[in-house]
Amino acid sequence: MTSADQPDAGANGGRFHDRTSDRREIDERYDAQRVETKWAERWQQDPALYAAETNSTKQKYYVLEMLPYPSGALHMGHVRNYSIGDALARYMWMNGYNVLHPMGWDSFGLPAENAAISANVPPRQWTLRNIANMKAQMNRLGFAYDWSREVTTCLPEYYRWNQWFFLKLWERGLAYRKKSKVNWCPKCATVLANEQVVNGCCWRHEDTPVEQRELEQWFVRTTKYAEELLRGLDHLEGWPEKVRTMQRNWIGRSEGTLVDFKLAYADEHKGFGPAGATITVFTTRVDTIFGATSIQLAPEHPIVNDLAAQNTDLRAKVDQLIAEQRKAKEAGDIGEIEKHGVSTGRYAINPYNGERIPVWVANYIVMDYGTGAIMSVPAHDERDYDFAKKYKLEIRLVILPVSNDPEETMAEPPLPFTTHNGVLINSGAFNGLMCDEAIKKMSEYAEQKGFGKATVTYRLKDWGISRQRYWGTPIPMLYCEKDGIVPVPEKDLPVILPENVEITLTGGSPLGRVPEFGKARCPKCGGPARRETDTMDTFVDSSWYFYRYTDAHNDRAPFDGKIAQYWFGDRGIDQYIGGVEHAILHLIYSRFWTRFMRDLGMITNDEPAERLFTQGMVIKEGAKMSKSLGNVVSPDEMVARYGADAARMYSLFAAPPDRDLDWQDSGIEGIQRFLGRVYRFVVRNARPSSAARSADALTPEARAIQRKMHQTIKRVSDDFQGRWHFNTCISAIMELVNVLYGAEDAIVRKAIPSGFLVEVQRHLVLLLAPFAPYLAHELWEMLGEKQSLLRAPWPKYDAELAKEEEIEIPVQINGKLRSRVTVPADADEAFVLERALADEKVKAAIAGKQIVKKIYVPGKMVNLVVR
RNA sequence: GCGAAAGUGGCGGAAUUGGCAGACGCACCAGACUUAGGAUCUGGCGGGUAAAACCGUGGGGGUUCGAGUCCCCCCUUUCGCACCA
Repeated sequence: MTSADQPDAGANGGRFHDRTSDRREIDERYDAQRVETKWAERWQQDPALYAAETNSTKQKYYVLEMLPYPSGALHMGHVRNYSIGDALARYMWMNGYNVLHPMGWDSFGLPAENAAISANVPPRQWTLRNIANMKAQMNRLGFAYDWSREVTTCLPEYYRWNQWFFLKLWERGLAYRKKSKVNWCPKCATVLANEQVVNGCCWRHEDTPVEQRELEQWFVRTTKYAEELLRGLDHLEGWPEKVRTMQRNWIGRSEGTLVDFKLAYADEHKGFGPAGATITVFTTRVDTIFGATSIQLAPEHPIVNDLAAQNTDLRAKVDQLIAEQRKAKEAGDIGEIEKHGVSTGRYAINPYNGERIPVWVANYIVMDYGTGAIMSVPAHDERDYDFAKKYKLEIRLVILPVSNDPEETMAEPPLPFTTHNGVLINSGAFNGLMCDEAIKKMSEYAEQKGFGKATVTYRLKDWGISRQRYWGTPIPMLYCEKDGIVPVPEKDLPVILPENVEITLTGGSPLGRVPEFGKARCPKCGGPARRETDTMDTFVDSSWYFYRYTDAHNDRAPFDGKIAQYWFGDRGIDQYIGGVEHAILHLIYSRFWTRFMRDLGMITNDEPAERLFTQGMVIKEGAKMSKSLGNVVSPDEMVARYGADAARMYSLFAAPPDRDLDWQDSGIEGIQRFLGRVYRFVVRNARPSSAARSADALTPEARAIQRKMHQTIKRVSDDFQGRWHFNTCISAIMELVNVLYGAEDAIVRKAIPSGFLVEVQRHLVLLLAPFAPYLAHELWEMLGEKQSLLRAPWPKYDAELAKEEEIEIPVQINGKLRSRVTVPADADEAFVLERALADEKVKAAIAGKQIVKKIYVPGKMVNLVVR
């Protein structure tokens, strides 16, 4: 049971029994609540405690955890995320760095509006209340944030700079307005970016299929940086490979060729409408174009619309295909629907050979990739092959495989034959070329003749940022009847989000129902203008917030470039930590934004963060924590029952931080016990008066502790530098404590010099400080230390002192463990082998056999091979 | 379908470069604490055996004096992408 539930154990300061034995027992019990609230109060009274230094000569270290959405309360995922960052920040402080460790609130977004609808609380009030609550939770958990730099994105002091950036985007042609098909979530009652659509559903409503709507929207030209965003990934060695791969796939670069096919008989049939008579296809395999036996169009292709305009039967069939695609997309299994299509009855001309091939519409062609039109080469593409089989279209072989075996070279391959390792046939002037060479030559040929060119396409699309919602940054644009789209002048920023707005999920943007907001004057002509009533996607807010931390109160610019330069340098945030769920969304937008700001001359780094760490999820009984499953572990409850240190430390101990963590209450009890053990040891052995810390003539018992201590320092330090397996370095500290308990007899008989005992305890506390700051501070004080633990130097590892004097060498016979011999640590091979051969068990095992080979791995093992 | 990660005791996990498999913790068992224990301390704890032998890192092969670790094939789970032309 926790001390919190035992009023007798702490409320009276632990002194209430007369009997000495009992009193000692009670005094040694660690009352986490008492100690933690005491220190939390002290820390609160010193706002400068965790402040980053300005004009520091120290080396900078910027450690950042992704800022939370103020949903109302922290969850265990937050605790884990921030415990990692906090341990790192504290470690870097102790290593003498000028650490920037800020926190803020990603506080625009839909949940605030939902709360307004369901609970009738204004979004601003709801949000600020949640922030206050979560900030209190963070303080109770003891996270070392520099609150003087707190960023709250829903306040005008921040979002005015979103608007400022938007104007800069507009000036540079990186923001534009266009009407297009957009993703619409009916539950959010707003448009979503492509990145916010998951399996055809809304990222916030996983079972709500996204609809397509034709709307006029603001877009940010992220595609301008597509190539750079892709190439930059190659240099992000400090990012998880998984994230880099996901971004590569998302950007989806594909090299190929555009080829124009003209509709045959276009004039006679008057068969072309607004979309023209040219079908441009995109192909990565132009080398197979002599094998193209049909053109396949996406059902939503503009030319299909034209053709269907005169053909009601075709129109009906095409609508059918569109409906199928939509259904499959909503079901999330586009790859699974059966391929089928419908002939348009028209033909197009292959510009390479003048051949007329039929034009079809097929349900496996999507409009939003490439040009929405392909040439179908059944012999050399799996999908085209299936399709051609089904509709009995011609299958024409134009590539023969090449092999090292000359006999095989000219054999007909099984179809479809899709590799590049081949040579062209039936391809006119290009016969005999190898595929890759042919792709190059044939692209050049198309360009010469003016019917095509080599090109690169991307899956990445421009970022649609308009949201038909209230609780977001107003887009600073005006519509004037005379001057058209006019930006709000910089001097008029911010465009303030009005309060007291009626919020509903129907009828378009809530701001559209606020007449005094919508009415404006055109800055050009002074005439009446209408204000944009959509707001920005909240991912705009989080795309640059970490720059604002460096200069959070600047009211003349988003931040001062010189200050940002100090913290970002050329490589960005030193360590960024967050969940992998942002691998695409936030992390691609902020990479874009960083390049945009670089090109504005505000910063010099290309990437926002040099190193990225993605921590695993916190789950319970193998399932994601959720209210519906009733398996949510509340941080407040954990803090109340076990203390903040225990909750934090357990979240680091239970699994390596990059893996999912299965939360077990019994596990955190183990950590609570451990912290109690540490406390008890120091309470029993702290002798603040024993100032002598020189390691004078240590007894063997003391020497053993010293060895273990230095080994522990190494293990903990190495993990901070390298792989961040805090679970193992916490284990190492536990081992050290176990060794100390094992030495209690020696301590009692004074076999451990008291000066050394103090030194050990100091080191133990220092090692614990990044993981359990409350306990560490309490013990630090108990040891009589005056210097702040926060800036106390991290213990130095001494390889000499860590060295074992004797080591145990396993002896294997034919690879099986048979015995062990103890030898001096510096023993040479001959000595170790001699000892091994003299060992009784070894002798018995090799009796009557011949030793064929003796293997000695220095310091590790002996293996004797016998026959 | 493509790509990535993972699979080790009853459980979470350790073994960083091919070198004693199971560190540390949980759970469990036993003992101590002149009473109690949801406190604490000590010890035990992969299977197997009286003790050994022996068997054990998803399965099957291989390389090696030696494989959880390297290679080949297969199975399972999780995640990401997916008619990408």
